[in-house]
Amino acid sequence: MSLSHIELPADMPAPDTGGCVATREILDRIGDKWSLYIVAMLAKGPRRFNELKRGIDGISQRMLTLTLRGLERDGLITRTMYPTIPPRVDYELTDMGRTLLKPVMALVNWASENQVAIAEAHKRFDEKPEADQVLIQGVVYQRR
Amino acid sequence: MSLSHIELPADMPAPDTGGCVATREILDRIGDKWSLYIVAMLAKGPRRFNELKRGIDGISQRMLTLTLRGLERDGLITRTMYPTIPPRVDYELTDMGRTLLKPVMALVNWASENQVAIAEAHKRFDEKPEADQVLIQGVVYQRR
DNA sequence: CCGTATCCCCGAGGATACTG
DNA sequence: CAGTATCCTCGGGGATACGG
Repeated sequence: MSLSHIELPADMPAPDTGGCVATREILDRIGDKWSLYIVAMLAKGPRRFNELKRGIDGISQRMLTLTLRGLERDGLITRTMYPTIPPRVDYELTDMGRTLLKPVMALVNWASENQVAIAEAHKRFDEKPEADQVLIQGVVYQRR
Repeated sequence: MSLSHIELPADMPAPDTGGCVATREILDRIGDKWSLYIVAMLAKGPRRFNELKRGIDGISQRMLTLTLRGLERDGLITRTMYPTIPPRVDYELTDMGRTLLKPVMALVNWASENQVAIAEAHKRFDEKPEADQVLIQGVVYQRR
């Protein structure tokens, strides 16, 4: 199974090569708990370590470090040390990191546009399991 | 911190409302281990349970069921039972499920286009920790 | 054929303490 | 200030067995 085999509306360009593994990797990155919050903050410009820590509610020092390393390893952000006292480290999106914002924003916008519909779907699914049945040729079949 | 506060290239529409929680939810969905593979298969049309199981390498019966329930709960797919013997169940993308394909494909395409650059970034990061230094006013500082 | 039910393992990630 | 190091918890997800 390959994600690059997705085909649909015809107006949708198929990925040229086997972007399957690559897609898995980038989804593991932006799908993780913190990366997107960091990217979102850095979208406004360079930020220092503790700036990010204060700006991202609930993140631990450990996870901030680890996530920043991951993003740096992927080439999405740069890390710049200023050997002052006290030390100062700036993180900044790379050009590639900035290009990622566009597809990410498409997803954010989709989520925003569909959140009501999704919430309603949840309600239907959770509140009415008795509605979980099919009517075939006049006969009701309940889902087990 | 809110994902909906991402601002950038100016040509990028900001999400109208607080799509932050919604984004978290949809990322948890498509970022999970199997949802995207299922969606990719269903993009080609309705599929039966064991069709999906055979088509998605490595998925367990348990995870296929759980992931399908999650997608159904989100209103992204429908489940249709045919009470024949043996039983038959079809899964199919909803209209909303199909609209999700567009932003997802944008991400897949981004991953495809940038996979080489990312692999190179990994190489640089992994092979040359000694390159992990800054040059400031002619002086080299090694990252500790 | 299409699932549930159980058991179990492993790793993501939190809490806390320490360091240059 | 900007990190490591260590310990520990919790739940995602695999393997297996059973059921309508």
